[in-house]
Amino acid sequence: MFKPLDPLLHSELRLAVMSLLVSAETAEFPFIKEQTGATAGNLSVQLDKLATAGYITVEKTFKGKRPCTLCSITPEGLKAFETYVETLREYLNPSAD
Amino acid sequence: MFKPLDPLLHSELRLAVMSLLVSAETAEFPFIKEQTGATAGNLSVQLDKLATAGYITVEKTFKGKRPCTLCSITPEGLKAFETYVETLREYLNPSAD
DNA sequence: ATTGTTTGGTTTATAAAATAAACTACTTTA
DNA sequence: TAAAGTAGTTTATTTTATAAACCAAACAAT
Repeated sequence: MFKPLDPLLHSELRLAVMSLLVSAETAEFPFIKEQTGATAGNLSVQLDKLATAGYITVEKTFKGKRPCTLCSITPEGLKAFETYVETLREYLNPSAD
Repeated sequence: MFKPLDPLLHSELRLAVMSLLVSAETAEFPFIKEQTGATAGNLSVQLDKLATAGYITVEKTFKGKRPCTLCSITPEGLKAFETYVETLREYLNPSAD
């Protein structure tokens, strides 16, 4: 009855990251950190997991002399996000099943 | 920007349980077990957590000679569920914020 | 009547995940 | 050049989820 929820997306911080990236094209590490309220360490770990899964790409560039980490969602990531949302709706909307 | 998600509800199994109870008045342990596909041990633990939080009541009765564990959602549980759903929508629907 | 099997769970142990604390490296400012 | 800020990573700790092992009563068969 209840389809399993993608465990990679069923995490507050990773879901927030994906949510940002869905509507942002690309986003810098500090921006994501600020928007989500996450600590740098936690964010670093969770971005790694999303990148390892192929849901996002993490590109290390420079902005002048300073390092700049750019994140963006991949097509697979977008698909996974949409699937997750669809699956979750069955949990959230118990009347309509 | 992202409001925190109630950690008690942001769990696949506990959310499924709450989803069932929202539309069920009461439900027996074996029914919940079957509907969610959970193991008895896991379900027992998660029901305890929901009960300790006051989100559900767990009543131990008998059905003839056999024990029968009845669960139902409390008003606070229903409110928490609704709040969770509202909060989550902001993560799921990035365009409309 | 005692032996095995099913039902209905709980308790405990293990695996996985989230999170924070500590650390690295480089840059800018005083 | 010393201190402080930026941009992160690595590692350690805590929490959580999950499964495995267990318990007790009831029923079923021998």
